[in-house]
Amino acid sequence: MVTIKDIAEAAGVSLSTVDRILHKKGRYSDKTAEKVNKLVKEMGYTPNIHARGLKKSSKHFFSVVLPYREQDGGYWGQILDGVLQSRKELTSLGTDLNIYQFDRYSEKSCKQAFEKAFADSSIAILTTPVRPVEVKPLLDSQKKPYLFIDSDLSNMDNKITYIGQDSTKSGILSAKLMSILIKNVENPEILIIKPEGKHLSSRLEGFESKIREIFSDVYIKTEDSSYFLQNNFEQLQSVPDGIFVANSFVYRVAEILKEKGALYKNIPLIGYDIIKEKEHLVLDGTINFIITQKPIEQGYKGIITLYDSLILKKTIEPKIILPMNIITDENIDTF
Amino acid sequence: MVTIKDIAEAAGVSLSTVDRILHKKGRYSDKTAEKVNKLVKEMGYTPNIHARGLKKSSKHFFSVVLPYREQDGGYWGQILDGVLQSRKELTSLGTDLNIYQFDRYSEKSCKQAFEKAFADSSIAILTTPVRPVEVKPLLDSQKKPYLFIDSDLSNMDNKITYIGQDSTKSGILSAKLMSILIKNVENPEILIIKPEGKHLSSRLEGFESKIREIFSDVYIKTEDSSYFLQNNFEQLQSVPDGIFVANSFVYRVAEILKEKGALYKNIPLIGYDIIKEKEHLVLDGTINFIITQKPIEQGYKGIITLYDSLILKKTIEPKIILPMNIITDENIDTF
DNA sequence: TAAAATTGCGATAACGTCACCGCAAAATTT
DNA sequence: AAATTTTGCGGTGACGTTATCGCAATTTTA
Repeated sequence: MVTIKDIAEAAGVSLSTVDRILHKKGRYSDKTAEKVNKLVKEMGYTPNIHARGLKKSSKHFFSVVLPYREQDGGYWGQILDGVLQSRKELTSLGTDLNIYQFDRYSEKSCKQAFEKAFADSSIAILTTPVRPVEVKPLLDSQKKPYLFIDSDLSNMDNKITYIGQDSTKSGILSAKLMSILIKNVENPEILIIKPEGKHLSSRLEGFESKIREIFSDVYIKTEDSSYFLQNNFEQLQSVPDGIFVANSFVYRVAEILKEKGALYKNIPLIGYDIIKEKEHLVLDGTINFIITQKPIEQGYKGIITLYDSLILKKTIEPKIILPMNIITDENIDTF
Repeated sequence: MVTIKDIAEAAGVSLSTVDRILHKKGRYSDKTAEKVNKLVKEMGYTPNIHARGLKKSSKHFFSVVLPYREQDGGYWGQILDGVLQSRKELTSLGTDLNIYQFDRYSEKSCKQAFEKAFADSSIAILTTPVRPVEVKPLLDSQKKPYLFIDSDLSNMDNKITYIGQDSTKSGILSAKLMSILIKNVENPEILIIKPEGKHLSSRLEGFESKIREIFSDVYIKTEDSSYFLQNNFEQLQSVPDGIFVANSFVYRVAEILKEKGALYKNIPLIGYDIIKEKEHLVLDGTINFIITQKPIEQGYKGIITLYDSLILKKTIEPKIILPMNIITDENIDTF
């Protein structure tokens, strides 16, 4: 390990001089700066993160505003697990989190959570625009920087970055997989099941446009998920050739299909997100493909990125796109 | 942050006493120990990793023994990149790496690399049994612990763990995907292209057994990859319904198929590993699916696991199975 | 009962970084 | 030429942990 002291000795100056030059702070001559910088390169000096970490113990806070753990089939719980994992690493770096959760189906609950995050001592917010209609004006009306995970909104001022999937592409990927599953069907009939809210609309758009591109003769029917919860597919005139569900509601759909017997159970079915307790619906082939974006990784990376951006002052890409994982019966256990 | 100092003040003893009790080292009375331990729990003391890291500067070395970067289509280069990434984090923790590379097609080169790793001051080795026949006795004949990545050998004494895929399962996954691609074909004819060496045999076994399970009427033909390099598919009596290549040789196969025109180009083709420069063969659909195990992650995780095991004395799982990623035209750019 | 050994503890000095203070020498202004 | 400002540096101390040393008080042995 080359230290500042080594550099100082080699350059024939004191520790503090080297330090000032390294941080471009305080007073020093261009001549010594040049000499020191050269030695820094030659000797391969890298700052010792421990010594640095030891110095800083100024307390910084980030706020985390997310839906309740169990909503969307535990999806937010997984994101939170990633967040908590990063918290462990950050506490010893003098940074901690304030976590606020809300009911994603309640405007009031959502607003309250954000108000708390705005008011507290945090310097930035990690959140997700599951309720875009309220979240956008709320965030616009204040000045704390924030980072979106899971889904994105464009044209927002203080947004640090977005971490998650490219939603349109993930819809396209689903369409591609669907096309393989129903390859030889003529005039295929595809049922798209739409989740509540608008934040997943680009998944639907991506899916629909790609599937129309591949099958010019496709017939697409779109239904709200709430509709299916009420009447268990009873109203369907015909058995579709494939079903696409834009979120984890796919597991509920799978259960319903299974109940209705083999004719329905074997319909190609594609959806989103892994839910551990319902893995059997993938393993038994009711769900053919699941697309996932590793929620744990999203939560983890989100907080680390906030730290990199605000504390370490690193430059952050305006979008951080995570891999789209294709899950099927034979690889679900490795995720 | 609760520090040792805080505990010491609360307990009315000195820093050193608390330290001795925490480390169960040196002399102290049971009475003070009890008091201190209680306070440690109550006040939630956790050691500051930076202060700790700063103290220790004992140098440890790990050796890394891997094939040359460019072999197997740059696959080992990617693993090495992961290794180098982890090195950055470890140098400031007082640990460094000795890296030895060898020609995976030369027994002599391989042996020499291992001998160097055995002789140096390292405390453990990260390697891969690409040449199992030589590697097994070599490792058995010495006492340094080692960690396998990429592929595994069983019944080895000083093995810390294996990090990589479950090869059999990855073969099964490929078979599953193949079965979707050729769903409606009667008496399908599948061509399996075998890479050199035996270390991928379980991939082949997994594939073959699963494909036979799904298609009882399948006809499977197995050929060595070297054979194809020589005669570009000329000897094939018929056009197969699907081709499975157990490693990155799939890209070469794709190129040959493309040259031979549409009839061959459209044969369902499944293989392994992402090679950036040849991504277009996936994007244009010549290769339908690629299975990958994120080589960068393997290299990174391998070194970190060595550190966890040997320096931090954590207990390590006997096998660390990484996710099997399914890559196709629509998601290759996100990896 | 004095000498020796043991026990319980405190003081101190690193590890590398970095912020603060302050001293000279040089440059600029009176 | 004296007074003032600016410039270039060096010294020092703190962050929390931990290893080493050494000093008293207590206990054991002579």
